[in-house]
Amino acid sequence: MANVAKFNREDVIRKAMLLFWEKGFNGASTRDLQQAIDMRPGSIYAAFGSKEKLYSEALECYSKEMSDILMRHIAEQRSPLAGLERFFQNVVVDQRDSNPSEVCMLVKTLSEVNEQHPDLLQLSRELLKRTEDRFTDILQLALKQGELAGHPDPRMIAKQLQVQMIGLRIYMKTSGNMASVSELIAGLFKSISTRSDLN
Amino acid sequence: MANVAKFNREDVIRKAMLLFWEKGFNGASTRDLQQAIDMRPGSIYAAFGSKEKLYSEALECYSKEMSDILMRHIAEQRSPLAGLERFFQNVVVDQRDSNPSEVCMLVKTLSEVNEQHPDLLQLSRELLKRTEDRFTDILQLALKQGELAGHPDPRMIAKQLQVQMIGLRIYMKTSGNMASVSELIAGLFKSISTRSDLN
DNA sequence: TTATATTTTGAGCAATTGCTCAAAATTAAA
DNA sequence: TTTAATTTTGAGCAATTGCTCAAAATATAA
Repeated sequence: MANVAKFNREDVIRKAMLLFWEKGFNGASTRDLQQAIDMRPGSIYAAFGSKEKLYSEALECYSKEMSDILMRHIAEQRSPLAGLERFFQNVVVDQRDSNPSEVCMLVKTLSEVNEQHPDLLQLSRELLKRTEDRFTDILQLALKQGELAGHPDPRMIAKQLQVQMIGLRIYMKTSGNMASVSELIAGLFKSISTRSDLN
Repeated sequence: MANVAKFNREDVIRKAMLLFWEKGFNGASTRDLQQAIDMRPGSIYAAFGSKEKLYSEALECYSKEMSDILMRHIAEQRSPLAGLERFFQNVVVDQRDSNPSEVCMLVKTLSEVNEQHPDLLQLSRELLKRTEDRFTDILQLALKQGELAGHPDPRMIAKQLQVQMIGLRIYMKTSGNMASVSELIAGLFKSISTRSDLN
């Protein structure tokens, strides 16, 4: 008898995620939401409790999708570092028009939300931390394969990549200059790689 | 006749800036604003026209203050690059608690605002571009003084610094780890400098 | 002073906000 | 079927939003 709900929960959360990503937490009204996910207020609040809780689920959905994209690139590319670089190019440059916003949704949340919604702050922090940890794992792999130049510390390079990913996406929105940004990404990976044939 | 206004315009704009920086465009209500600048709605709208226009003036105020801080550090330090590094450390790490938000106000605007407020989007883009140009000028100076390692292109390094400044401030808010972020900044400047005694 | 121009005030409007809840519709169990 | 449990609906509430405007207060000019 459990879960006789008519609506597809995952589907609804994803649609909510796309709206929140585009308009932000304050910018997306509950009416916008109702239209986007095609549900009436009563059902929404019965299923999710509050706008904030639905936003939380949307954040996790976003984070999982980004993680899947990262892992797909790692699997498809010939090496961990090449996979990371393709991931950067893909997210920052290629997807720029097809996404609801050029800015990372976790960053948007962190930037918009204050102490009135501590759960959202904490969650976006945690999800960003998870991304950094994933970067670290991949760089550890790259280290083992001798891909990292200099005296490499995977945990420190992961931090650098995190800073770059955040900065590059916003810079992309600022400048709109795809060529420059591609060049910045290429330069970044050249600087941490032993290989000289990158790009 | 002209300008018999009682209130101090600059003072009011600065107070509005601090509020908007903290709460964002949507997050700061007109009542919050009235309280923060101690003016009644009629006066506010007579003097500034709309919430959006006041926000514009607040953005310019923010940008000017940041620019002043940058130039002060350049003047106080022994070299352009040392001044830039002190500016980064100061803004990203030292000021982290005293500011209304850890995130750059221009970035917050760019991240929150959409096409419903095209003027704000364009203005924050322009002000960010101005910062990049200022970085370029300083790096040009550093180049002349032989401070830049490798085959330096000031315009490209300025873009890198812009990306880093944006990313680092948000990363600071994410991690709260001042030591790591300081290390990241030190590493960044070490990588573009010819000197080995940085920090 | 008196008259005129300017500025400030704040009650309050129309629209929008997040959300509730009784009633209707639908489903599952007997 | 009938009955009971569950889900969906949408009118609408109380609070808040950005903003207006006539009236009051204040400043300047004559």
